[in-house]
Amino acid sequence: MSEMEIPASSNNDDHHGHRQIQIDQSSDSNGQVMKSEKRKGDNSNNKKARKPRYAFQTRSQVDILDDGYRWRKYGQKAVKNNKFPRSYYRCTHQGCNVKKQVQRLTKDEGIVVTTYEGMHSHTIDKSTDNFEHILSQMQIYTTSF
DNA sequence: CGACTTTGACCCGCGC
DNA sequence: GCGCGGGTCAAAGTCG
Repeated sequence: MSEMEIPASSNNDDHHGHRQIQIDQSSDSNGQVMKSEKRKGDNSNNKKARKPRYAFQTRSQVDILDDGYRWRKYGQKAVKNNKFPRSYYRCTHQGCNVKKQVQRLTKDEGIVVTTYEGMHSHTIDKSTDNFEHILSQMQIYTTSF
């Protein structure tokens, strides 16, 4: 059951995460160098690169749902419709550019919406049993984009 | 020491 | 053409 997250599609569908190393270091025009990577993506030819997005609605008091992968928070912004801020997480793995964002419903603080972006192509180095346990108590809504 | 978190600042796209 | 919002990154700080 742990593989239910993979819709049998190209596991390497990291199109969105496909960061092309564009040496745009000059970038002095702008204060921020934005690193040497520039998100050029947008390959018109690659329209089949649909980034799968799965929305998980979980009923929990803590937004830190450990699904077995390691996540690194890279931002926190507040949404207009929600007085609660949304947290952006990213999978810290070599070659794994999976993104995840957690948002709480203003209406129901007890509801946490976790949206997964991308797919993991590596295995979990954590207790999967725990993950199954969490799945048992969470409602899952898969929305393929 | 390593890994992760937090906050601020920055960039891009789109709307008007 | 300019402004706003959303989204992302960077550095410093914290914790085990």
